[in-house]
Amino acid sequence: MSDSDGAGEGPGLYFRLFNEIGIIEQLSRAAFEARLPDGVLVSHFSVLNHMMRLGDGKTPLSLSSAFQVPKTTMSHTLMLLEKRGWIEMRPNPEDKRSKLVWMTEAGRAFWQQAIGSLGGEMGWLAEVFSPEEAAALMPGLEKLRKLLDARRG
Amino acid sequence: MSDSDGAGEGPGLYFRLFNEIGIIEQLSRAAFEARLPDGVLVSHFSVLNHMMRLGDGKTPLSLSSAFQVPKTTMSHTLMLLEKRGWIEMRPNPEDKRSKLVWMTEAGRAFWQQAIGSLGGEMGWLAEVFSPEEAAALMPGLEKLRKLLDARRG
DNA sequence: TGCATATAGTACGACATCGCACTAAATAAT
DNA sequence: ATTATTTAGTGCGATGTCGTACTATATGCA
Repeated sequence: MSDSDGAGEGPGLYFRLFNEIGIIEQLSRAAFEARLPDGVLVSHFSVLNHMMRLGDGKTPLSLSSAFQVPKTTMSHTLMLLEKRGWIEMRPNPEDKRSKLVWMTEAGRAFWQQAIGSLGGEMGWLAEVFSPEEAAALMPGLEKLRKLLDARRG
Repeated sequence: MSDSDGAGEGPGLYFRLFNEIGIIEQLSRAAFEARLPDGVLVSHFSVLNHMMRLGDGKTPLSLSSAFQVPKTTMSHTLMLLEKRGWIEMRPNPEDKRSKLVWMTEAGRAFWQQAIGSLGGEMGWLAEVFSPEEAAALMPGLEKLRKLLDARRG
């Protein structure tokens, strides 16, 4: 939870930075989820999107690492995705402890439809916040993310 | 939940932007909460911080609006803060439906101690991510936040 | 080979967040 | 003035996230 008031410098600068980031995360998540079918959260879609972009057949643990959430959280998300028939969990032939996550045809179809739906939101945003403005933020955010990630260990 | 992989442009640019923001929120929240006493969440501290900076004696609803969370969420947070003795809820003399939230001496003391503790985290960050870099991100993030906020209605 | 340790995944419980429904009080409409 | 509507706050249930503990398998080491 983050407030949206300003003011302050010095150490307060970093507070405000994380405040802004926190509130943007909150608002963007709500906006995205309003575009997704009922009961489908950004966390669900993000996993599908990850697999569509980088390929499926990964282990749950590698996914939890990619999203930097506890493995129990990823396990829960995958269970929901499997219930909806969007993914399949198959045994990992190389490690009997492990499983591999594969997208189903239904999952791919849902992803495509969701991308279209979310594209509407993106279109609106692009008109008031240009791709150049968005791109300008990326290097700083990536650096910040990598620093926090590295410290986490 | 957001992944941390890169690549892509066009509409994908905005996906990546919100991905980065989502993961930074996740990591920074975890880092902050590691610095707070057990069971104290950033959402709790943020409310105290808000009142210290902008004054107390506000209504729960105005706080929920400032943080843009549902009023039930703010109600829950305030209940916890009151249980810890950091705030007091008094009746609003101007509106018998309403209450006003005041910080206690214990609340102010806790805030001061927490600020010191969080300052340590900030100090580390400032050495690898300069105030100039942080400041450079602010205008874009503020604009993005305001746009999302305005659209929300 | 045999044992200690590390790793993948799950079960379970704690809790924060949120939506919906409800009560009480204020405000608007007639 | 009376009634309808809006607003402030709470109660309650659903669910996502996360920490701890556990099982099964894999790996390191003697």
